[in-house]
Amino acid sequence: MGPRLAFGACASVARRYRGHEEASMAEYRPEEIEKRWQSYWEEHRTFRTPEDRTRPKYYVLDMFPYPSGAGLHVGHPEGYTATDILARYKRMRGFNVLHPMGWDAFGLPAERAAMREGRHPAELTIENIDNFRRQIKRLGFSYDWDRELSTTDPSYYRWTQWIFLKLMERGLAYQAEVPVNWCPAQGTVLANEEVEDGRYVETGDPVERRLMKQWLLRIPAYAERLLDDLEELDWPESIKEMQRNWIGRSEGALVRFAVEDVADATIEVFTTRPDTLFGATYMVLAPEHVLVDSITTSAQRAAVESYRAQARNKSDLERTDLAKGKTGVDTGARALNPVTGETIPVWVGDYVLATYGTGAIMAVPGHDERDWEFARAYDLPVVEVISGGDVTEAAHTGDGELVNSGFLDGLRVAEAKGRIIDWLEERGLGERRINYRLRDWLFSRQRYWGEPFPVVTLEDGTVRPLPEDALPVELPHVDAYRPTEDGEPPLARARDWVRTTDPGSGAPALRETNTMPQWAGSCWYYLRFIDPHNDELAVDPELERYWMPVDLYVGGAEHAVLHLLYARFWHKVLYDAGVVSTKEPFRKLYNQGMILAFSYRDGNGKYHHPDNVEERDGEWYVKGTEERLHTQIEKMSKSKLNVANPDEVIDRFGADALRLYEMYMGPLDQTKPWQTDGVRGMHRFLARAFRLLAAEDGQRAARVVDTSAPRELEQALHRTIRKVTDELEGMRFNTGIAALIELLNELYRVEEVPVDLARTFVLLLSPFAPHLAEELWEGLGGTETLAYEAWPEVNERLLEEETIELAVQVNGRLRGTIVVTKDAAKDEVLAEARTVENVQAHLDGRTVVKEIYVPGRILNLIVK
RNA sequence: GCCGGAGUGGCGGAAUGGCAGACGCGGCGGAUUCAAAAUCCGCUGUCCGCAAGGGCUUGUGGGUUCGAGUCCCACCUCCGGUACCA
Repeated sequence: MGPRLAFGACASVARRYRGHEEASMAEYRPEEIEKRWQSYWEEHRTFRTPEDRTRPKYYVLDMFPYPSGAGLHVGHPEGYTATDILARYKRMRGFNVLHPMGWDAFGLPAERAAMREGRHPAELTIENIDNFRRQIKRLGFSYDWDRELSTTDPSYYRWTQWIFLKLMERGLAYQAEVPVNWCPAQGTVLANEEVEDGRYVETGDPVERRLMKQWLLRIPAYAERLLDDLEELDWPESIKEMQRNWIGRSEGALVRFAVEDVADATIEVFTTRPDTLFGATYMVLAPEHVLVDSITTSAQRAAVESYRAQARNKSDLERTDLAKGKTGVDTGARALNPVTGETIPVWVGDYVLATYGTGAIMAVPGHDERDWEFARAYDLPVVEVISGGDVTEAAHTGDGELVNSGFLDGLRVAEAKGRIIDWLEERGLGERRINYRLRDWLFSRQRYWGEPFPVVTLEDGTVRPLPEDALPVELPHVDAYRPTEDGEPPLARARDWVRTTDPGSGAPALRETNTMPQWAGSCWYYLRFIDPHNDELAVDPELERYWMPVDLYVGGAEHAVLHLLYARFWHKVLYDAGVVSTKEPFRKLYNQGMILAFSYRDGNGKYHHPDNVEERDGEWYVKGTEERLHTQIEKMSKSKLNVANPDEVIDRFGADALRLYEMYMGPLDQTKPWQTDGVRGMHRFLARAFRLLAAEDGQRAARVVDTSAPRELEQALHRTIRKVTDELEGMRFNTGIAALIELLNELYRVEEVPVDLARTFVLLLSPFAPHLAEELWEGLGGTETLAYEAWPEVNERLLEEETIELAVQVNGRLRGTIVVTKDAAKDEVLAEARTVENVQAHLDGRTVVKEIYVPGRILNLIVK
């Protein structure tokens, strides 16, 4: 909030210049300007990444998009604009900037479209990429298009396969029979996200669990490092926290319970509360637990079997969703509590997850809410072992003194934990254990449109990795993208491709018909951008050492866990393998907020297009009718008729206006609603800048003259340089733009715009609205692109000498303002303040008991 | 339930503990125009007042401070994530 300066603004000046403008009124035509400069940049290869490595580097990366058939929506350019602004700013600051774009193009939508249309997914993918590229280029982003890559390109996925071999070499990839979501109606396997309530979300077809041989990656082997290394990252705390929760480290103990009358049967449980072992009055196994069969008594077998069958047919979601009541069946088996020596019943219950811990628990109903609920339902005994609650009323999960616990009695929970673990370890009944929620990563998909696995299986079942020189294993052509009739993945249709020989021994072998998940390609693309055309290596080590890590990575928060965790995992494996030099790939992460939009719905729930509604007295109506509408802010979607399309916005207002609006809407990381009128405002600002500085003939406006700026104007300029620079560094683009608008408003108030000042303004504007800036720069005498011009420097001395309006308060209430220098002495300020009539009035007849003066901030006089 | 984040004009939003509402949108008035659009100038939180000026105002209630949108405590609402994790 600087002082408002008046540079002799008056109507007569405005009138005089209006006359002049009419004579050579320059009209802002973004479509011409933008086309022209986009061609210029392309022809001159303006944004090619520099080869030299003597300057500091800045690697700024967008999460590359999946090129969907729907094309770009206005959410995409939000993050892309932010990174582009920074890329342009950093170039002007003398950095070598790496700013690439590519395509995460494997994936299900293209495959499904291929099935529907009977075309090859590659063909559809190329079309979609072409469309995305066209749309992205229209926004004038300064990507180095020589480095464009697609995960679907064999020259790219060759190295994805190569990294898989590294994972195998290091024992991190293995095959196992695991349950998958099989949809018989679709004849395909579905991802977990596609299944809800046991049905395929798109068609409602039932989904069942099926055991299939899958590839898995041992990501938990890196759990500790993935957790610890989060500390050093400049990431949003919320994302770090989500990753911590996902990894789910918990400390506790593994405890072994012998089963009565069943030789060799030992039930292992993981517990974070070994201190409550004396209160373990029963046990529960997950329905899938391997011991269920062998320990169930014949009397209970039928009941247990039917319970297990029921559980099997429920999806994970259904099982966990039914939080209302817990169910289970007694197996009839009895286990021995290792510390009390008492026999306790062993139940089966689906509130115990097969996939967490050991798939079995010791139940301590007195001190665990879930166990308490189960015990209550089946009338199982509850024993209090921690005092401080009433276990007949509810589980007491807090701290307290141990009771009914033999040698632990009198201890607090923390001490008791240590003591009991020591006791268990001495007797070989258990041990200290750190458990992770993070599970092995299911890494295969029964799909066509993904990376083939670089392995073959010999007749005896041994799986052999292919040698490096056999890469890439390219996707074969198949006659259809459906699974085979007997449920094999689509690749099984390529019989001749599947039947091959082991390159090592020449023995007959079969290729893998699963493909990798979509996450694979995005796990390392940031490395390939560094050296995208290298045929010998995934990435040249010298280049890698120069460019890594990524200095800034911008994308949506929806990738908070999976993509970002998987990529970190691969990166650490590559680090161990000596392929990369940094422990972490992304130094700074930033999540752009979601862009929502207003939608309009009538009483029947039918949506109306924003072009077809109008506001009257604060209420919304269908245009020209009395039909009242309900408006709300929602995610953009076709069905809600509230999608903003970047192509249309650019057609109407230009790319620079769209870029500006995307940034001006609010803080980058916030969720915010789209309002097309806001784009109009930005267009207006750009047109004003154009009219002020440019003439119709492509030269500068007559009002721009070779003169030096008056002091106050010079100060206003440097204030703006300071502000815009600070806001860019802090990624506060909205307020940076506001500062530019303010400066332009000041310039409209003066008769003459000094040409040097105009040039500086254009440089400040250029990262935000590069097309217009280039056009103006040329008109102001520039002979080539301004992309590598030096960023304006602040003249600090000029700012220090600025005078400001200082607020004068009496008893904390504003009574006037005085104009003083920033660091004016107290005496001077006090004297000046007393001359203000309104201040005087409030001091009159009272005594000043305290004078609070904060230079440059405030003067507060306390009176009695 | 738990973990994040946010509540400020008609709307989007701005404010290192120091003039709340920058900037933009919208609205109102004026200039220009045959007219409209566009453009330019001005006004625009709210209440009282002819005015000068004053009161009130950042989800609610308390507190700290000369001074609180900002810090502390309690609560309410909304958004995002996550959930039988033993």
